Amino acid sequence: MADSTDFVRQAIAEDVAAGRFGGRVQTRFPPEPNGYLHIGHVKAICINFEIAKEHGAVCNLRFDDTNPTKESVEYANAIEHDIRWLGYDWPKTLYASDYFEALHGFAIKLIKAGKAFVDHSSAEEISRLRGRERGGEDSPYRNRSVEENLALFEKMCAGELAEGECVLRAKIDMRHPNPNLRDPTLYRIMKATHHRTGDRWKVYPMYDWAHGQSDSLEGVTHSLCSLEFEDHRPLYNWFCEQLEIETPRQIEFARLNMTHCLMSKRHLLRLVEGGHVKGWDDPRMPTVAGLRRRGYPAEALRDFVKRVGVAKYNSTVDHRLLEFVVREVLNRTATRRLGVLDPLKLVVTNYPEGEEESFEAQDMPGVDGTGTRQVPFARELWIDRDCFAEDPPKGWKRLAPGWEVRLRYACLVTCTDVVKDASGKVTEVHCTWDPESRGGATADNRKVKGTIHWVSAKHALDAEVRLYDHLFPESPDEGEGDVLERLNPNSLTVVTAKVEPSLAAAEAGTRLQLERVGYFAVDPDSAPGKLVLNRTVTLKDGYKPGKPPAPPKGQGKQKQKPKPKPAKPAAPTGPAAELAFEQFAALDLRVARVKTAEPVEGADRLLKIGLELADGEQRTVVSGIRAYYSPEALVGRQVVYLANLKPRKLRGVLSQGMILAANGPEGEAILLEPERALPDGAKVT
RNA sequence: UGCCCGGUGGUGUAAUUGGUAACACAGAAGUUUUUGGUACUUCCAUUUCUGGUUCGAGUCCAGGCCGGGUAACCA
Repeated sequence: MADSTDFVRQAIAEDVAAGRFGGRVQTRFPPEPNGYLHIGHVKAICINFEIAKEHGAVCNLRFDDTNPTKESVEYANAIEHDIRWLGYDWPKTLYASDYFEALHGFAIKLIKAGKAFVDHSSAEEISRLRGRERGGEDSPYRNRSVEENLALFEKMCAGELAEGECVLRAKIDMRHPNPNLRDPTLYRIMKATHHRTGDRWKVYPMYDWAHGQSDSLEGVTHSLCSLEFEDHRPLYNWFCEQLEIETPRQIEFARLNMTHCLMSKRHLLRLVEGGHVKGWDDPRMPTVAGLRRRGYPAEALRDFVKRVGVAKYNSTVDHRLLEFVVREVLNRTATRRLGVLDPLKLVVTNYPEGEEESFEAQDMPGVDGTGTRQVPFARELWIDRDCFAEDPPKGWKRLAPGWEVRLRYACLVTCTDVVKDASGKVTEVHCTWDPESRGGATADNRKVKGTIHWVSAKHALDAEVRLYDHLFPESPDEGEGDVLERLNPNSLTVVTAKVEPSLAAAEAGTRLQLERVGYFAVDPDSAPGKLVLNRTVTLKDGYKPGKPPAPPKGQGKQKQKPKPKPAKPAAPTGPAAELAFEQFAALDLRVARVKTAEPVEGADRLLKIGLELADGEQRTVVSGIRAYYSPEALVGRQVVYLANLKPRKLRGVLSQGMILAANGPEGEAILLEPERALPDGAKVT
């Protein structure tokens, strides 16, 4: 998997190999500072920064700040912070507004070349004249003289004309099949204060007019963007060509979609403004700020993007892939602690009242050289309510009346009694402990039903724990009406948990695992004496309550198998498969003798087989029959060998042709053998 | 509707550019385990359809079907 790359990387590698752009590579991430970054942006960020890194090249952050009415420094600062948090850095923050002067010069150049004009048509009129499916019509102002256009444009720039009075347009082709080339607008009059250039400009460039030239001016070689800009590429190229500046190569890829997620700025804004979440950094939000607060490590986000890949197909990634990468990072980085979310009192009846001791617990069990801590133990403990069952189902591996379980890191306890309230709800579980089992193991090494987590009632800390669920169903866009009607009303549950005292001084941002429960991050709302945890993600749960523990195997719906495969040739699905009889003549089939056979490293289905055809030369063939034939059973045997195949590499081994085999009734491969006794090297017909 | 772009398992990406459909996630089964976690093993695909070219097609050609983008004085 390491040796295949996506189409963007391939295209760039080809350009480098061809010496295009002088063999240079430079990318950029060009957000508009009008909102917060979300997981979809993370994809674009990683692609641009990682590709640059792979080529030892620069990737700049450049703000596409061409519309002062929508943009602000607050957004810009948040964006910079998020990208740095993701682990990327860049030499200098750039702005499209840095190029306003240059763009102005470019416009004059275009006007002088007769390729731009000032249009006094209204927005509606321009839209109408642009036409729909068929081509449009020329604007009545299209044939103004260069001098008049120049004068008018200077008036626009000087603020002498009113907003909306006119625009500067390129003069391309109103009948062009691509509507983007039907005299696109370059500048509109906007008397707004820009967050960087102040009141210097009364006109602001449109995206198309600013983007390509900005790329070109700062030396970008590959302008990577999302699919919806595909139709803009001809315009991007046209501008650079007309202005006689280097034309960077724009390559488009699909943006990220994820199940249970709404990614558009508009919807995210509605969630915030409608009070459906607590803010842009609400841990349920797919924003970088939200994911960070939730406890998702930056490393996991980067890995996620790597695993998602880059393509042009409009896909939707399963949210569970994100959870997987988060768990993977957290599993090896988050220290373990004990805590219960739904406390149920457990009394160790044979433990002396008022006494206490402590047990050593590992911070990273299974990892040598990591720390330990002491966890206090006493007569009264808290366990999680779902670790006890009065009437345990089959396969239950936790506590139940009469059962013995291990308290993690502590000892073995046996349930002797249950206390209930008037409604029948269990309020206390009584156990006895085995003092010989201190540390969790006994001399007789007896097996117990399972291991559960606990915390000493007297020593436990209260913690506010926020449990999160998806904001939306799997496919929020499917269904009638407003998507907000599909908001999950239970996306946030707050509980008061009991956690071990070592968490008292945990700092905001700390990530930990509550053993057997999940991964958590200390929320910035925490204060001394007030611990607030966000559940980042649950542990993968192998326990399926609904499932019978020992499913009657064999039949059932899972294997709608016994569909007999047609006995078509297996291993070489190519040439020998279903050939007309006479076509056999074209195949160079030979009898060959196996001289050597050995497994191919790193491929558990492949064998590397050395063949001899009596011509003194040895041929090597790689065949996927390892599951059915041992190397020993093959050596010395005659096989049918297809000699006139183009050699190809399999797992790093050059395979010269293939050995013929057929599918057996179970789908296994059966090697074909010459029917009659033939000498090695003989042609099979 | 015009133009543009796509279509490989439940999901996402591969396939040395025409030569065993691979990797990961999810799901299922099992082994190990002081976390029902981790680790490990196994299973899970008529490559959208129909024709064509070819010894050989996921890959090339033609047509169909389906999906997405776009038609701003937004980016």
